[in-house]
Amino acid sequence: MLSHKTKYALKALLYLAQQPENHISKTIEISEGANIPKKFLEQILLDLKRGHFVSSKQGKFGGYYLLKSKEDITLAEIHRYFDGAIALLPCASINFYEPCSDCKNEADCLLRHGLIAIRDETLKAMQGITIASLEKK
Amino acid sequence: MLSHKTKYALKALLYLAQQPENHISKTIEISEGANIPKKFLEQILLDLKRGHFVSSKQGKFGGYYLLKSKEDITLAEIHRYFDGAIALLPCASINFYEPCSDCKNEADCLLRHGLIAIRDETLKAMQGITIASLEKK
DNA sequence: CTAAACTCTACTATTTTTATAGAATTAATT
DNA sequence: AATTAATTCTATAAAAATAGTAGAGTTTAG
Repeated sequence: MLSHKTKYALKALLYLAQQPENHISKTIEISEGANIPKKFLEQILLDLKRGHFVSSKQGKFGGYYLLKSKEDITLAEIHRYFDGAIALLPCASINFYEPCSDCKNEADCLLRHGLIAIRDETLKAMQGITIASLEKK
Repeated sequence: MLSHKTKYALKALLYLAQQPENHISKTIEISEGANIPKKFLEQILLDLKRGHFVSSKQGKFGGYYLLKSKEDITLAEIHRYFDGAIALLPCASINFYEPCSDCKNEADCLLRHGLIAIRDETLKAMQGITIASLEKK
């Protein structure tokens, strides 16, 4: 499951994607437009900025806008950025690999291969979902 | 990601599946064989029993054994039983549906359709993984 | 200089997860 | 009937993650 944070991040990105070209959105507008708690959203937007998904203008009349194009922001990326691994166990993860502490011998682990297969399918599906593709439904 | 509980459940089921026909396994054997904390495993085996995945014999020389055949226990089922929804949000879930509290109008939610597509693919993949299929890798 | 916005650090409350403890019950054997 | 070895049940607790909130600081336009 997605955390609220990831859900809110996706909703915020969608909101920004739907604004006119060169438009700058204030946090309060995104908060009200997408129904996200304002103070929580502030943190999330800063995170999105650190991840180079959005950029901001400070000071009066400042706000946020998409940095990456909406065609290039995938669900897979956002999930990894906020919630981490897409695989069901760290030992089956590409970007967040860690061996299981209870695994006697990873090469003999019967679970791992199945989970890698799931990961491959899920990842492919999640890479196919972009902010732009979500808009078109 | 899977919780430790779900991972341990899968490992315990795999352990049971690998025993000879009509064999009964004590908790301590499963615990040591699959490297799962014994007291935690007790709870998990009771859960698996309540879910009719395994059955048990009480008293001396008692223990656990598979109730469902290993071909009929899927990753999807075990995930749902222990960790709940396979979908990334409750609003996209079949078995654990709940509306999002922050969703103004579910029909207009741009996220939901994408997440349903992911769910369909993930579910199909997870239904294809059984305890028996895991054994054969 | 002031207003309005983002930025940053810290904190807190709640929930979930990951177990552990110990008593009760059941069943086979002696 | 007593003993032993196993499951079963209830309660508890420590740790981690989640979901926020508070408030001061910084930046910029006018």
